[in-house]
Amino acid sequence: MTAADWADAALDALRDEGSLSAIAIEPLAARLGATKGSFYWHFTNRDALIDAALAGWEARSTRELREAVSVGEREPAARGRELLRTMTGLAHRDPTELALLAEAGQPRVAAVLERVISRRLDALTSLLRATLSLPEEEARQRALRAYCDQLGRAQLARAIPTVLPEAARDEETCLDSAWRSLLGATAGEPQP
Amino acid sequence: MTAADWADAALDALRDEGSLSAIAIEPLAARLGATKGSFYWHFTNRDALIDAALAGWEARSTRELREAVSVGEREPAARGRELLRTMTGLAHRDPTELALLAEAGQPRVAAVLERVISRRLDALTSLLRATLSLPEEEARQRALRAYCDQLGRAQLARAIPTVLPEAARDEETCLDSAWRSLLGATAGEPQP
DNA sequence: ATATCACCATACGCCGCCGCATGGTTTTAA
DNA sequence: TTAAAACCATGCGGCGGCGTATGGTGATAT
Repeated sequence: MTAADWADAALDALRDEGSLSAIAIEPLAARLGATKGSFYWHFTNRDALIDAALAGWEARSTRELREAVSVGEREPAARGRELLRTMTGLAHRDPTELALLAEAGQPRVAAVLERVISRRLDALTSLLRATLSLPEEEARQRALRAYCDQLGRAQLARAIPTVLPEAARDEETCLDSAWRSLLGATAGEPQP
Repeated sequence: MTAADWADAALDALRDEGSLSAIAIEPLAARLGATKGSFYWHFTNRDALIDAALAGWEARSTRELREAVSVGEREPAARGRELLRTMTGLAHRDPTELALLAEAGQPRVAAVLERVISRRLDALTSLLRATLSLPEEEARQRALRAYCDQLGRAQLARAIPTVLPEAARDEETCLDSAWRSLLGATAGEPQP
């Protein structure tokens, strides 16, 4: 039983329950088959556990972004889609991110999200500049729009799936649409 | 001291604290200068209060949407912008909506949001059909995209304002941009 | 004038969680 | 082999919140 185990369990609870209040020592101890005595050996208090969990999540997100960027893919469009998938697909696949966003009132959470999201937007912006030779500002605007769109979609898809038509719930469809709109298309038919 | 007072206070707490757990009888009683005795006279339990607060919010949102739609404005663009402002500006101005979205794990919350958001998307879709003579599907897609974009923006603006450039934090700028993108523009310069 | 009703105050028991204190057990090291 | 260190179990006190019981007002009706 190590500190990392506790942090992982905390992240699991956050993902499953969708709220920071799910990170509570006694329930976690039960889930882990451990006791509070163990916990308070590895951490000074509950806040320290939350910090550790947040740090773990930030490290994972950062690594995944780095991997997506450094993929040795020739086709720029493929790289773009891969980056977009990593940035936004996380929200679609992994509730943790939405849970954190919901808890962003907490300054610690906000700080982590701020770093992670900034890095993502920077990456997408620079890829757009390189791929489409867009000027900085235009690239940033498009990146931001695409990201916000995907963020809102993920939120709706998770919270109130019924307001989304069938197609809009599929991640690949969303990615297609997002990437096309990044390229400057307006929203039309699928283009092979 | 009436039941509506309690429900309003509950909504205030939800807005200020940003979480359903802020709707707690004892703190509310303190805030109102009342006591739990009063509360349990008007409501059977805490859940009933939450239901009342949600119903109040839904009624308000529905009314505001109806007013925005029935505005006797000749210019269709103005009506569109007004509708958009009502739909999304709420998220910008009033944290309540984002708090609810964050709490949509709760089925009651999800049900309310589902109704409110469906109505908004329907309204925007039909306005787009009427104004731009778009086919149903295309109109729905555009409406959904604009709404998700604004939703994500509102979320970011509230949770992590620093990732947004200055301009993207201004509601009017966002509305301009959203409306233009609804019309089919790609994201370019302001057009008078 | 008194009985009833709407309405509010106070006090209590309960539960879930935090944090600490204390004592036990296993591992490491000399 | 024994002392220290790392690690874990258990129990307690406290806090904040829920729900209830019970008693107290003032108004209204008869």
